[in-house]
Amino acid sequence: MKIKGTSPTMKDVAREAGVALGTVSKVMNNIPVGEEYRLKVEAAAKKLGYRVNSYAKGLKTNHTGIVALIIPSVRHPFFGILTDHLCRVLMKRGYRTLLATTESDMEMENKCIRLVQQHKVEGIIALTYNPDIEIDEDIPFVSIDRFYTNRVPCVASDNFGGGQLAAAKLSELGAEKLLFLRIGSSVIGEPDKREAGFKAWCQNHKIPHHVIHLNDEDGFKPFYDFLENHIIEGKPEYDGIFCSTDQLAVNILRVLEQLGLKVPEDVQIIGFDGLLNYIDYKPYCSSIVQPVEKIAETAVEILFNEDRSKLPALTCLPVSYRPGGTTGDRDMEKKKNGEV
Amino acid sequence: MKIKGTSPTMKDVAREAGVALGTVSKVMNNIPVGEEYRLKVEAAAKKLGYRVNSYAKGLKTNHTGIVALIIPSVRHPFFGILTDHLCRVLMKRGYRTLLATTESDMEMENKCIRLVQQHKVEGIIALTYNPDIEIDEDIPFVSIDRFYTNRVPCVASDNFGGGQLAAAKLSELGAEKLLFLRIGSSVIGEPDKREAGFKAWCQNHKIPHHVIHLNDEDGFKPFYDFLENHIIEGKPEYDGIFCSTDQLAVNILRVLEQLGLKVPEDVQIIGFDGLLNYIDYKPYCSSIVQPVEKIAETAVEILFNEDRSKLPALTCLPVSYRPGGTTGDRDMEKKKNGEV
DNA sequence: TTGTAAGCGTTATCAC
DNA sequence: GTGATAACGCTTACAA
Repeated sequence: MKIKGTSPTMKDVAREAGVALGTVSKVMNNIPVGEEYRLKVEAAAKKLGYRVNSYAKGLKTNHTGIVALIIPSVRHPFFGILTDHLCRVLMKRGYRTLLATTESDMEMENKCIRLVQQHKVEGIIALTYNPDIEIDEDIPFVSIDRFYTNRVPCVASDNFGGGQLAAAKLSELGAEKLLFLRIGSSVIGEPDKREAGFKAWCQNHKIPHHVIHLNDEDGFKPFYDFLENHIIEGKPEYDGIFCSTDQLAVNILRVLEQLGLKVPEDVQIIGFDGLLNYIDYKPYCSSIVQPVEKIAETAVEILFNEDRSKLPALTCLPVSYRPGGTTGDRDMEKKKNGEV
Repeated sequence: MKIKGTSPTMKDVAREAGVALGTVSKVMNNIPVGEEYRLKVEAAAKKLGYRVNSYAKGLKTNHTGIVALIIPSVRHPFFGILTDHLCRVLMKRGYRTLLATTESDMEMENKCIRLVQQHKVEGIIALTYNPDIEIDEDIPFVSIDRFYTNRVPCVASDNFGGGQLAAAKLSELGAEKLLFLRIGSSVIGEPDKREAGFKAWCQNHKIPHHVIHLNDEDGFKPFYDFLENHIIEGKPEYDGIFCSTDQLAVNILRVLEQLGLKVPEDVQIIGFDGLLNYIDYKPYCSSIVQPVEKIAETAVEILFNEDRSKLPALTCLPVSYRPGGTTGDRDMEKKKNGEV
């Protein structure tokens, strides 16, 4: 498939306007030029439907106006929202977004990076889980949620702080023994620190706590068994649960139901992400909210930072707590959501 | 911000390999060349970390390998999933996706179209609600969900058929008086036909029915009032509701709760879209399912169709019905979802 | 088969 | 201020 080569060029415009090629170029780039010339050129350009060929321009200037975004998918709401913000922020700065979805496949991730580099993008923002990613040193690169090396700036939520905050909140709301839960294959990125923050807070405050790593095969069984074995007089021994994601939290909610336990009366739960249900824009559960928009803005800002020699290796953005019905602070929640 | 001009060119590779420039070009494009030359060139290219500059290439060939996607956002799950599929299908065909989000702002839509055309994309796939969109005749264009003219091929779900299917299902499941509900500003795209299909089926089958158009200001009040005035002996007169989207359906569910009505015992509800909750991959409600993946595949196929003179102006893809707990067919639903 | 050279549409450097 | 002209990196006849 070829684009019909009929689009007018600067030469055409110059001929039409009866001026020199260079003059047209100047008009197009807002470089001062005699008023009468400018008008002639503008008229000719409009008449011919002229548009600058950004490939020719890019060839000359090495300025393409495109930034690549490499991300597992845009299906998952977190990625979708992040992509949305990034695309908007980039557009505002005069950049277009070249989107590449990888499904977290490492081979795909490297392939995409290679491809977009061919397209002479002016920067790459990537959310990958690839430990040995092939980065070209002389193209600006910002990683999200994944710290590689000091040479590649990384932007992430304050996952450690979020873990601490979750533990603190659960404790503040009356939970006495805390549980941390995560599921899935070993997380190698920043999100790992959620657990670390949680543990640290519990240890510092001498709060009894326990950690369970679920895996995809066994599912929630280990959790179910653990909780069942720790029920005293119909009440669960562990009455505050911090889940590494909202998704896990909501699934845990179902398990607790099966165990005949009430949330938040018997057990309080806090998740992580803070996404809202797209139907009614209500939280899925009480959660540590990631500042998605701020992440997007910061990533772009760092990408375009003038002085790339002195960039922060890791930028952690503050998270916040939002009640969402799975903790004891229901009034606060209703007030915040402005419910009837 | 400029890309460091250090990347090696074909000239560098040619010098390194001790061959002529043209030979390098041939190797890069898999044009037969003496084996020893090929090896020399490949070695030199690898050594220098050479990558073809697709801007120079594009300037020559007018083949950029980029397709633009213009879409309101990727935040909404329907758009996110659609974008995901499109990006994947395009990648499989060797194309990259230039993403532009418009928030359905008409000015933005036209601006984006202008911008991506500058980038010499080889095709545009757009989901817009802009009645007077500025399309360049000589760049392939496919519209999703919005029919413009016979010159612009449009891909959409069979919205009319979906409307019929919803009415038929509700009737089949025992509903005797049907209601159609939609909300928001006048829909100008294909989705309009959901209502038309619904009405047509009801008329053909002599089923009593009613239509309510809600608007954003009054919210669900008119619906609430209508239903309240049509309750006979504690049971709603209208016992089958077709909502133009799942989102509306779920919100209506809440309203019915307030009215003390049971779903699906007192009222059955069918929505439209068929999205799954990202948390547990379960349907939000019984729904007419849009074939999102098929839409993506078809759009790309049409975009790259060899003979663009004989393209279908409108391609309607078949929808299907899926129970989701808001209709009387619960057994079927459980079986389908493979629940415990 | 390999090498050479013209030119794709722009920008930028100069004389004018 | 304006207008030739030489790159930019690559493809592609065409000549060797």
